[in-house]
Amino acid sequence: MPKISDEKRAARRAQILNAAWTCFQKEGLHATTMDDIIRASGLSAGAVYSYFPSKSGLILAAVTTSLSGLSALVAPLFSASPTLSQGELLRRITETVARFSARDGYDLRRIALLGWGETQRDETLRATMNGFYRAFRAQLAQTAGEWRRRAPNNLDTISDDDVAKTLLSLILGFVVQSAIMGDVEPASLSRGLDDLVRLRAPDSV
Amino acid sequence: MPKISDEKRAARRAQILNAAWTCFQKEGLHATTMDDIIRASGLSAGAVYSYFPSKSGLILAAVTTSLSGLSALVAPLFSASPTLSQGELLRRITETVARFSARDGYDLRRIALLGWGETQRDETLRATMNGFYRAFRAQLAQTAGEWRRRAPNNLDTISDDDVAKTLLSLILGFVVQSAIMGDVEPASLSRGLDDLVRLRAPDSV
Amino acid sequence: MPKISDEKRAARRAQILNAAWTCFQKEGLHATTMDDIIRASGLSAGAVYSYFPSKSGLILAAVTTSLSGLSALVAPLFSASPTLSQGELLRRITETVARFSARDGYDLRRIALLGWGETQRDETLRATMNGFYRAFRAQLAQTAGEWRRRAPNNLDTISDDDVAKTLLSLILGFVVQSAIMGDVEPASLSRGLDDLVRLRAPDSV
Amino acid sequence: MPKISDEKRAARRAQILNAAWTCFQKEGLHATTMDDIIRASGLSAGAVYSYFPSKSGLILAAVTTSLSGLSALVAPLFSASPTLSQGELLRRITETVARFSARDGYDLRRIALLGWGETQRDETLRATMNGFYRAFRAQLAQTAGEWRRRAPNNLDTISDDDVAKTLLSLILGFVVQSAIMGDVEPASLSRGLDDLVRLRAPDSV
DNA sequence: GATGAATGAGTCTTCATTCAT
DNA sequence: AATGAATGAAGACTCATTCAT
Repeated sequence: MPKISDEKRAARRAQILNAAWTCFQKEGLHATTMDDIIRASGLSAGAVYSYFPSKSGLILAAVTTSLSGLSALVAPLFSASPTLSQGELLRRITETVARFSARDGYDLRRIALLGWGETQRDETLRATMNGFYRAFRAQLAQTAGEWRRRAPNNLDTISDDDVAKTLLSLILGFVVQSAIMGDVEPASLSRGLDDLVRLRAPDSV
Repeated sequence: MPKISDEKRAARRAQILNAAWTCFQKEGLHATTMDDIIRASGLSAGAVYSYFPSKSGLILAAVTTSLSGLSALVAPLFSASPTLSQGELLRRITETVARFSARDGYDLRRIALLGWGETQRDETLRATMNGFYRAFRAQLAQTAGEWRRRAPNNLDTISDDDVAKTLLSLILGFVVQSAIMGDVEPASLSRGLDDLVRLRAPDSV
Repeated sequence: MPKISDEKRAARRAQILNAAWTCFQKEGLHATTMDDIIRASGLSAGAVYSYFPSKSGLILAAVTTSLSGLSALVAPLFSASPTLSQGELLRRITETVARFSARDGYDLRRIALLGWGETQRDETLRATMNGFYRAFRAQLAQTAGEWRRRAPNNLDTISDDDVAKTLLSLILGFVVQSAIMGDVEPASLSRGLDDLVRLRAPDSV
Repeated sequence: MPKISDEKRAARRAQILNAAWTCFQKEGLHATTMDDIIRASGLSAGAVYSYFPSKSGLILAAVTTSLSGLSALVAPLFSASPTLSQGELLRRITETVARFSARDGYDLRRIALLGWGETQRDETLRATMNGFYRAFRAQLAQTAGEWRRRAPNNLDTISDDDVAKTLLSLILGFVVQSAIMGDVEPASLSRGLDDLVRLRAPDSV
C-alpha cells in the first residue's frame, strides 16, 4: 500500500479515537484493554499502534479531543454581544456540557471524571488539563471584567479572578454532581445562584 | 489459635486501610497493587485478605472512611448556632476539606478524584458516594431552609434544593480545581460568591 | 504455603535454571521463550518470575552457573603438585571442557558461544564474563610464573601475561572450533603445540 | 517500469548489507529489527525484501560478506614467498583481523561473536561458517606442511592438521578475548607462543 | 489464625512479512 | 519495480487471589 492520503489518515485516527472513547466510557480507562479498542476500531493491533504510541497516548488524545470539542462549542458564549449575564452564561455553559454529553452515547462528564482520576498518575495529562482549564478560567475572568466595568456602581474591589474561580467551580461541580448523582439539570445552578443572591442581600429590595 | 480481641481486629483494619490510603494516593487506584498495600501494611497477603474481601472492597472502604472522616469534621458546621451565613459556611467547608487534605500527606482531594473515576466502574462505590453526597446535600438544603425562613422578606420562591445543589457544586468544583490546578484557596470562593452577588444585584444598595 | 526451606528454594532455583539451560541449548538464547522455560520447569509463570527477575536475569544466571561449575572443575589443575607441564595443563583443561559439555546433554561450548553473542548487548553479562576470564587468565599467568621460575635457564624476558593470553586463546579457540566444526579433540591442541615447538626450534635437538 | 541495471542492483545490495552490518553491530542480531535496517538503508521495506528473502538471509549474507572480506585480506599471507614463519603468520593474521575490525566502525570480532551464537540456531549459517573455517584451516595445514618439509630435521611425526587446529584456535581465541576483554593485542600471541616454545624446550639453547 | 509461595489468565506491545496500489 | 500501511501471532511480564502447611 502506497502512501495514504492525509484525509484517510485523519479518518483512521478518528476511527480509532472513536472506538477508544466508546470503550473508555463503557468500561473505564484501566478496565478498557487495548484489545477492546482494537476490536472496536475494526483495525489490527499494529495499525492502532501506528497511529497512537501507547495506551496512555490514546487516553491523552481522547481527553484532549473531548476538551477541544467542548471548547469549540463554548467559545461563542464568550463572544456573544451583548455580554451574557452571570446566570445566563452559567446556564448556557452547563447546558452545552449536558448536550455535548448526551449525543451519540458519548458522555463528556464521564470522560471528565475518568480523566481527572488519571491526571493523578499521568504527568502529561495533568499538564494538558491544567492548561485547558486555565485558558477557560481566563475567559471567565475576562467576562467578569466586562461585567464589572459595565456595572453602574463602583465595584473596584471585585476580583475578576475570584469570580472566575467561583464560576469554574460551579461548572466543574455540575459535572461531578450530574455524573455521580444524575439529578442536576443545568437550570438548577443558575436558579440556585439567583436564590443565593436573594438570600445574601435580603435588604436589597 | 485463640481469637484475637476486637480492638486488635479494629487496629489491624485501620493499619491496612492506612497503608492502602497512602498507596492509592501515591500511585493511583489501579497502579497500586495488592502487593504494595500488603507490604506497606506490614502484614501478610492472607492477613489482608482476611480483613478485606478484595481490592475493590479495599477501595470502597478507603473511600468510605475518607468520606466519613470528612463528614464528622463538617457536621458541627451545620449545627452551629446561630446558623452560619452562606459565605461563612462555604468558606468553613472548603477550609475543612483543604485542612483535611493537608495532614499526614493524605490528600482527600486526590482520593476524591480517584474515587470519582472508579465510580464509573464500580456500582457499589457509585451507590456509596451517591448516598454520601445526597446526605450532604440534604444538610445543605436544610440550612438553606433556615436561611430562607430567617430572611425578613418573603422568599417563598426560593428552592432549598437548588441552593443546595449550587453550594455542593461550588464545593466539589473547589476540590477539582485545587487538585488539578492547585491555585485556589478556600477564601476565593466565598469572596467570588460575594462578588457575584454584588455584580448581580447592583441596584440593591 | 508458609515459608519454604532454604534447600527447597535452592532446589526450585536449580530446577528452573536446569530447564532454562536445556532450552537455551536447544533453541538458542533469543529463540527460547519464557514460556518454553516455564513449561520445561513444570512451574507457573509467576513462580519462575519469583526466582528470576527477567529473561536476561535467567540468561545471566545460566551462564554464571556454567562458568562457576567449570571453574570448580578446573581449579584442581592449577593447584596440582608438581605443577603440570604446558601441554599437560592445556590437555587437561580442554578435556575438562569437553567432558563437562558431554554430560546430561548440557553443552558448555554451546552455552559459551550463545553467551558471547549476548555479551554484545548485555552490559552485566559482559562484565561477568570479563571478570571470569580475567580471573582464569590470572591463574594461567601464575602458573606461567612457576614454569618460568623452575626453568633451568634464565628466562627473565618471558612475559607471564603473554603466555596466559596465548593459553587462554588456545582454550577459547578450542571451544569455538569444537562447537562449530566439531572435529577437534582435546589432545589435538597439546599435540599441535608440541609440533609448533618442534617446528619453531628445529635446531634445538 | 524499466529493469534497473546490474550495477545498480549490486549497489543497492551493498547499501542494504552495509546498513544491516552497522545495525547488527550496534544492537546485536536479534535486537536489530528489519525496520532498523530498512530505515538505515534508506529504502522501503518492499525494496529490501526484493533483495534479501528474510532477516536470516540478511544475517547470512552479512556474515558471509564479512568472512569473504577477511578472507581476501588474509589470502596474500599464505602465498607469501618465502613462507612466513609461525610467529610471523600468526601475528600478521591477528593484525589483519584487528585492522579489519577497526575501520569504519565495523568490528569483525563483534560480528563473529554474534554469528557464532546464531550458528546454534541457523543450520545454513553453521554450514557456511563451517565451510569457511574448514577452508581456512586447510590453508593453515598446507602452510604447516611447508614448514615441515623445509625443516632441517626429520619431522615426519608432525601432524599438519594438529598444527592447523592449534593455529586456528589461537586466532579464534584472539577474537573472543579481544572482543570480550579488549586487552589483547596481536603481538601478544606471537610473543606468548615464543615464550611457550622457550619454556617448553628449555635445553634447546 | 496466619503465612507467603504459587497460580495462570490477561496485559501491553513488537515486528517479520505481505500485498494492494 | 517500488511503496509503506497493515497484519496478527507471539512475546515478556504482572498481579489479584488462593490454599497447603
